[in-house]
Amino acid sequence: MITTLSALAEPNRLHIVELLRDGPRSVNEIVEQLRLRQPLVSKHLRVLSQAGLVKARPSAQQRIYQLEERPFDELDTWLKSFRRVWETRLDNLDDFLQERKAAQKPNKK
Amino acid sequence: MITTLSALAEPNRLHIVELLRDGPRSVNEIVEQLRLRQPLVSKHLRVLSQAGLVKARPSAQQRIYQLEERPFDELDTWLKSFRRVWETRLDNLDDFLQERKAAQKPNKK
DNA sequence: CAGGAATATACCGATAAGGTAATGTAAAAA
DNA sequence: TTTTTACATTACCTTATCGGTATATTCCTG
Repeated sequence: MITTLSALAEPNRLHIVELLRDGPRSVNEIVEQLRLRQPLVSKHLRVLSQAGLVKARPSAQQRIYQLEERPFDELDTWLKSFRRVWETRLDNLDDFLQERKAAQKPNKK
Repeated sequence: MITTLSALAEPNRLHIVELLRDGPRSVNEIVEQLRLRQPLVSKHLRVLSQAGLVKARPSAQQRIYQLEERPFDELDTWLKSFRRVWETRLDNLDDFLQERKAAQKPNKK
């Protein structure tokens, strides 16, 4: 999860991922569309690759990168684990429904 | 989005968030459960706070932190934008269904 | 095989981020 | 009012990471 998150938590990498959302792209296409230097793109692609977010398919001397579903599914699953938090919450109500052990002394102020 | 992602992309902060998933906690409770030094926890909480992921409610001299729903919803929405990628994908099939302009020369291998 | 195109890797400098210790601050308790 | 509790902030050090330039590698093409 950390691997996935930190791979995405970088502006250029996030842009790459969002670009690949529209379909596979060669390194050069990414370079051109994002206006970045090629070595930088390759570097970011390596991080994304190692995080399992993208996969490269060689085609002649170019490499076509595309997204991998797995990590996105995992992120989605992780996110879902928070659903119950909001559902359980009585929101504004619990502002005074604080049954928390808080000050661990019955002083309610 | 970047703000949310980079706030989460740090082990200790992710742990804090996951701890808060089980309910609001005071700084001290977080310190004890995660076995971290207090200033460090405060620092991370500040990052999470500024990212809008958590909110503190003062209660006497302690501060009870709890999760905020917004950024999680946004992340969820962002994730959903990738659904069509997997759905559209003919997976293994498109391994040869590559109508990509690839080498932009009709040479196929 | 020489040349060029597409991509990857190595190395470097600068900046940012995490961790720690020390100190500041506000509110309760004595 | 002094002390203590709970937390925040600051200063400092260390390490990681990003971006850049130069170079290597791979594969096609003539």
